[in-house]
Amino acid sequence: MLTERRKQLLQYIVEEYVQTAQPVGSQAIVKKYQLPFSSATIRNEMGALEDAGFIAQPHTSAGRVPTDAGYRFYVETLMHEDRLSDELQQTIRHQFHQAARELEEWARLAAAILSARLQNAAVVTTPHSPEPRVRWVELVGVHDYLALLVVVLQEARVLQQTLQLERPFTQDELTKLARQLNDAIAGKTAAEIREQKLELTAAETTVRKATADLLQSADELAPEPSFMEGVRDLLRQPEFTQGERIVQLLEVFEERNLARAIPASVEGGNVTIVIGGEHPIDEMRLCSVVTTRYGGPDGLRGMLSVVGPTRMDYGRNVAMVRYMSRLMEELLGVYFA
Amino acid sequence: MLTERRKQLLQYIVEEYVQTAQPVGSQAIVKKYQLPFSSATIRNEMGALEDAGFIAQPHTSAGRVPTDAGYRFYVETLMHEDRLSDELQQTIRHQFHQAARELEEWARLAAAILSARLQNAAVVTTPHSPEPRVRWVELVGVHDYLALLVVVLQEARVLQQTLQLERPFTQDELTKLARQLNDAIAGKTAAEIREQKLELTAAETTVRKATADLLQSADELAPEPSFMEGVRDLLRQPEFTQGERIVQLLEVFEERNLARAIPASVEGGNVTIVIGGEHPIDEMRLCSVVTTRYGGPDGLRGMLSVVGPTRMDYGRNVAMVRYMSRLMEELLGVYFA
DNA sequence: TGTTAGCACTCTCCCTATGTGAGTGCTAAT
DNA sequence: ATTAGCACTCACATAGGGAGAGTGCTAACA
Repeated sequence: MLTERRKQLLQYIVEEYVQTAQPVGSQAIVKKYQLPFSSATIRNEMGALEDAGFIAQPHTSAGRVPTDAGYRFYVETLMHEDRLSDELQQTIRHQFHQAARELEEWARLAAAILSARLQNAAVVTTPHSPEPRVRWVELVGVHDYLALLVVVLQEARVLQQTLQLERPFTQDELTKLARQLNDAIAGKTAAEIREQKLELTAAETTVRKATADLLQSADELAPEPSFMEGVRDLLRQPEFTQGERIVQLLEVFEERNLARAIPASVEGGNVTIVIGGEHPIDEMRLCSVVTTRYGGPDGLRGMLSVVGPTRMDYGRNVAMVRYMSRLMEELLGVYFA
Repeated sequence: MLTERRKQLLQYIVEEYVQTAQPVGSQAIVKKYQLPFSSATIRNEMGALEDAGFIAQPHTSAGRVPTDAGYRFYVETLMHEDRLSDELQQTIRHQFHQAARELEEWARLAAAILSARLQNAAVVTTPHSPEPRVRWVELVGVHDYLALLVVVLQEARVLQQTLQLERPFTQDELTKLARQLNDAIAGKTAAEIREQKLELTAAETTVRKATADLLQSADELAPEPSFMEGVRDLLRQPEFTQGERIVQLLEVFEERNLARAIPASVEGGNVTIVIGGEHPIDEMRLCSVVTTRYGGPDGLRGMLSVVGPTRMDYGRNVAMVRYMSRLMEELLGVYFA
């Protein structure tokens, strides 16, 4: 266990390094924080912290830099979460009230605000259910042998897929077909639709199967809309300016591999932090991710996430992410009144 | 007008520089292409090309590099467009036939193929009409005061918007409302809907207006789905490795400012090339864009575009873009049979 | 025992020479 | 018109030499 003084020192080092992006030396600490010890004492203490694995030197005769373990200890025990000023809260609320009353719009706005305020990349997904239920089905003919299957989910999300028909259908036939189907599968999940044993025509069966497939693959093939903002802010950080690193990182973002980089199971209200090497993906070695889920009625869940260098202002990021998630939940409550 | 030899020389310089990314010197040219002249002669000729503004030296005592004007002259008169091997054509066709029969899927695939084959960034939009017509309207209740307006366009595209209601509506009422509206506005454009002078209830008017707005804003607020691939390939090019440049360029891509970077008016079948400083945006100074539009029935138009450094293989890119656009048109013809 | 002053040591960073090589422009001869 | 020859320029790589920041260690001190 660390002595009180060493904890204090670690906190100083983390916060100083977060601010300056420069390795921090013993003298600098003493001067800046007016410590009643000499730099030599601090050096001894630093040595202990280094032995404990919380800080490291980029090279001999350089100051100390927090390790991933150091950041981890910091966020677990040392960090104090910021409090958002009332003005800021008001400003953000205002931005949402000015936006269109759309789930996607809100998610996009949330990503934009997070990224702009924190100078880091942000990813936000619209809320969606793990087991979506059909609200409404419609069939619209494109031409004789091709129809568009439109499925509205209860969560106010619209899926679409084109459907190859076995014989020409008129729009009237399609509408009738959709109406019948609607009666049968409204309110059901993919699994429930599959289980149904009904007497159906060939066409009905085809559409029913397509609907179930579409429902199931909704989250795999065409993932919920997600909005990513401020990747450039992230790449502007000094730790990435070195040529190849920036491209590697971009690869993660472009492939939307972020899913793999963001922890899947975060429980309501909690904010999860993954730091540098803790990521399963090597490309994220230099990044930390702050994530939380937000929820609405009917098991609707969305995600808010901030991606920055490990040298990020954790207190600020956590506070902001937490506030935005509360706000989104609130808005969602109003939306689905 | 340039002499035949100077043209030849310019061609060599462009092609050599495209390959090596190094300024090309007089000796190198003579050796590589076994010219029956000495390097001194070439130097004289290079001097002439430089005076004409087609090539430049990064600094005295370096080889020559093509200027934007040099590339322009090259693509106008010197370039010979590649021919895609039959195998390659087959492979690509095969990839499309394996993909789902969806417009969006095709666009995504086209972007992926372009970017992978050309090692440059690619942007592809799904085909859409400049004046979309309503095919089908549906209203689905989310809760008492909120409904989802779903508009299917004739081009098999689905738009959605939530609608604030003035009083609670049952789903039956909404369905009836949608049916009436359908009869009135099916097949119409935004302008045509606005012109209609009908006797309508308040609710009908609200929905009609919302539909018209949605139709009109479809291309402004929520632009047609577009797929961007391979930004990382672009950023890997040696000309962008220098720190700040990469971020600047990324800014263009992230803001989707590409619209401004890509020429609006390209006529069918033609391939347009915009080179470096010809772009209206300064951040694109080091990039060239090869664009073509492809079209389907009913005035449907989509776009295919490749973005690379000015030092790109124009012959290859043009050939590839042209082939893909022909292929997309062909597929579209089948789709809308 | 914890703290501190002092000191030698280590490295990075920046500046300056200095040489090398690729490439040029010019001139005079062919 | 072409070319050999030559002086010149400039980026780049290499090495040397402070300067400065920071360290670890030792010995003295409260």
